[in-house]
Amino acid sequence: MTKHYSKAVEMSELVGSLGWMEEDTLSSQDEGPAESDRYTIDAREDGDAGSDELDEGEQDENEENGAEKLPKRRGPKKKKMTKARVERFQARRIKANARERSRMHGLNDALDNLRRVMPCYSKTQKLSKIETLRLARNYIWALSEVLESGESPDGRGFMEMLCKGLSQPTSNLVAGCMQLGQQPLLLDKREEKVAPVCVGGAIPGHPFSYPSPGLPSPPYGAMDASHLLHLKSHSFKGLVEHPAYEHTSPECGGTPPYDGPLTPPLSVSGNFTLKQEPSPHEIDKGYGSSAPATHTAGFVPHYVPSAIPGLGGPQGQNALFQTALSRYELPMDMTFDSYIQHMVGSQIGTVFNE
DNA sequence: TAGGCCATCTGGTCCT
DNA sequence: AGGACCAGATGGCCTA
Repeated sequence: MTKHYSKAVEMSELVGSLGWMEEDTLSSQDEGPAESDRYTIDAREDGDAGSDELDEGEQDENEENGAEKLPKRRGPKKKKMTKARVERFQARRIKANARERSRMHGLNDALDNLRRVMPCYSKTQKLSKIETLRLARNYIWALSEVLESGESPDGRGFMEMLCKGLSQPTSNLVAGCMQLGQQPLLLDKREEKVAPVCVGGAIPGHPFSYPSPGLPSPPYGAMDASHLLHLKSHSFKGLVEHPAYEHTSPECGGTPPYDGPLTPPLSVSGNFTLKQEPSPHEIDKGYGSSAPATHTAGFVPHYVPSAIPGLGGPQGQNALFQTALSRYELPMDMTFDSYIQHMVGSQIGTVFNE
């Protein structure tokens, strides 16, 4: 149960106990909908068709205060809110609130599922609702373009399509995923035979791609083509059903079946952070080290370094980072931030900083 | 502290 | 009548 939820229930009960539908308590409420709104329900419930001359709040006040200076209202007298009617209304309202809550939870779950199949997904760096929808739109658009052209996408162009209309932080996040998410499974030598759709992974010929098979992924940030696998049975068949996309290929770095959290946390500023332990809240929701319950067939989540045998934990991540520095002949004392800046910062910045 | 994002409550409308 | 859906209002949390 969320904090919000419990608080809401508490508030709901509080409002109920206040009995704000009672006429003599209406003017004392200083929160919630405008009083006129509250009376709208009242009037409808009472079938009070002749109550439009005055604001009903005023009417009640007038009646109660015996305001004889104002003309008496015409039309049928408003029905008294009996205790039974108040309770009926409250019960109905509480039920409706619960339904609405669960409806919104369902909507959020669906949105979460959508986040999981986006090109970049992070539990700790969740895209906002609007950004998720925008990215989804762009993603569909970009994939459609790939399908129509039948050519392997240009990395930068693809990224630009993905980031169209996104906020700067989200663009940075996507760019980070695209550039740092090199997966060994995409580096199989066989990729030379068929141009793969390297969405988020190595883009052949792309200047920022990680070129050599067997090179471990950069320590943090993962984005693979697994999110394309669910298209296998559809029009993407020819492109995606390439052996290079076998996600458990041992010769591709021995990436094991998914057994951990999804894409590691990425900071919106492009400075990648260390993987963190799942929060108690996340554990509660099944976000721990095991595969989430919402795992659906056909969708293979992103791998993280910790999922690679022998390379789990901060030490393994550090080892990967050291390997990357060595591979690119960079100073071994280079900080991770500098590394990111070196690899993507300046180039990506020129693309997205307008 | 302002602004963004979010969850919730609420009343209105439409549909079954 | 009751449920689903929607949009406005509100307040909390977080971050720049």
